[in-house]
Amino acid sequence: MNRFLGHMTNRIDAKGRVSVPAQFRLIVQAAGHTELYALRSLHLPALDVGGPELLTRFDKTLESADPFAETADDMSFYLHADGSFLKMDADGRITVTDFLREHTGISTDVTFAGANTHFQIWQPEQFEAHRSRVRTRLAEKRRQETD
Amino acid sequence: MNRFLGHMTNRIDAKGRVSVPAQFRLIVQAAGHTELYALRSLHLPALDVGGPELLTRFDKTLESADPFAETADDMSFYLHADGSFLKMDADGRITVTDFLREHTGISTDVTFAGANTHFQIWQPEQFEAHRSRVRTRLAEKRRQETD
DNA sequence: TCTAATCCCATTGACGCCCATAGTGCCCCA
DNA sequence: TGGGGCACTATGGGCGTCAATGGGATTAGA
Repeated sequence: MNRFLGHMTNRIDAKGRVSVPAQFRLIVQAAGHTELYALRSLHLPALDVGGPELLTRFDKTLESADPFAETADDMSFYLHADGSFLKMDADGRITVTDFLREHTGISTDVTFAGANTHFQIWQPEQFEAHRSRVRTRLAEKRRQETD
Repeated sequence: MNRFLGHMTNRIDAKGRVSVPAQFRLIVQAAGHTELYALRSLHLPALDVGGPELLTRFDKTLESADPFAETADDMSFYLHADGSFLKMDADGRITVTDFLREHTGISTDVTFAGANTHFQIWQPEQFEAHRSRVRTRLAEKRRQETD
């Protein structure tokens, strides 16, 4: 199964490293990568992460999708300046840099959340909060529709 | 027979495993799958479960939705981050993870309930309670209509 | 030279894979 | 028609493998 799915929380060790869940790691490695590309989400305190090909994919998505994007330069700046590569070591761990911590609020634990074609990195409580907000919104919407 | 029908309760063993009812298992295996896709129901303390094609089906409806709507993001998050694959072992058992327990309240026994195109996983007492609530509601409705 | 990143190895606990057994229903044959 | 045996399900458990984590040693960079 080659989709990023489900979520799990791992601990950051004394050296600031955290294991990428094997499930997710395998998908990236199967594509022949040992690096991850991480991008700060625009709307959420989370990072969108995937293999390096994610960069080009996001490039395309933004071009075609966002009617308010001002220029190609802006998009390129966003993708490159607000993104970062994360090297995985031999054991499949990444070091949690300030780049990650600042945007997410991560301190001691990291939640990895699947998003089909890529995955996200969250501070566990933030993830939980977002999860329940999403559930509430969807339940509400459903209730309106069935009325 | 390719519909999920009826309900039955199985015990969780010391290693946290539970047999998926053969009836249900056969349907999934006939479609060539050894994995299940589970999703936490929005309005019930139960999980909706089916073969991986269940996710594919949901994904398709997502694709056709408006990509700018917040609902699309919410749905994607709900389907992928709040969903999970459950691996069946050679004997057709799944391990009951915290992912299942938290949402359903399952501890020692699991009730599997058919729902036509998929099935549900319940904590037995919750299932029973829900069942009688549904019966009451239906009876009530019928009474109103015949008045 | 000192700090930080990288490589390598150890531990432990969980999970997958395998086989065993008891209970039950079904079929077939006497 | 009734009994024996076959087939299969649910359940229990042994054991090896692997993932997550911790930490020492070595290298690179400031």
